[in-house]
Amino acid sequence: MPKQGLVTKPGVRGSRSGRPIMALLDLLGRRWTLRILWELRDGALTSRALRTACDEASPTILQTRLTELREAGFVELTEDGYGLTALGRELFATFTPLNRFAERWSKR
Amino acid sequence: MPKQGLVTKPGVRGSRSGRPIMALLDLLGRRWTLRILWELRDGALTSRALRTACDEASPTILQTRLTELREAGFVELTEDGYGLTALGRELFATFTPLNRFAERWSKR
DNA sequence: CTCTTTGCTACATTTAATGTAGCAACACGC
DNA sequence: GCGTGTTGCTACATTAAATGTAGCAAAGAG
Repeated sequence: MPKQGLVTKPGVRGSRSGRPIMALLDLLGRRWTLRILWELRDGALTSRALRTACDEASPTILQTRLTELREAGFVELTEDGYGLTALGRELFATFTPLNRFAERWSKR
Repeated sequence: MPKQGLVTKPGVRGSRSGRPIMALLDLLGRRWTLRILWELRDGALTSRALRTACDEASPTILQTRLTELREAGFVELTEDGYGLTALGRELFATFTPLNRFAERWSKR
């Protein structure tokens, strides 16, 4: 039984109230999703290179997340490997300040 | 066996390379974490109210996440219920643009 | 044809989340 | 005092997700 809202897009659980932020938070809140977007920030990576960057995460889950991110339009598979789309880079830019915040947070 | 890095703070898996962003992404990447921060944006909620806001997520996992967020210093329990700390509001502010992005994303 | 790398999948094991129930502590009236 | 309700939180069995290891088919290089 699906929780966390009803299905609004293929593979993306979203809010019943039509709040896209819920669908986005759900997608980003899945394990490795944020990390993948983060690791692709400087350019495309092959699936193997991405796996190495993600601390040897299991290929099963990476493949699952990559498929979700591709369906969401954030990631695409090019001849250089997996890379962020224009939309994906836009998304990444919205939480770029997170890096600076993390530095300050770690010093608390 | 813990993956996704070594333990740097209690309950927060982080990067071995001392990159706090990894610890933060790991924490934020756990189910319901982003959602909880989002639901607390307008003020404190009691545990029950938060549960309702989070679409009746199980109290077990909410409690787990709240404990993690409290240890991380983002959430505190006041007499009004659970609320964001100053640090938590700061964190929230860093991904506020996400809301506008989500709106545009849903119209793609 | 061999060797390597790519994207991707199978599958058994382990871990995390869910759903339901309920407890102890505290406040309200009465 | 006694009930009634709410709060924060926990137990525990069931279900879903992630992990770890292995390996396949396709494409390219030599």
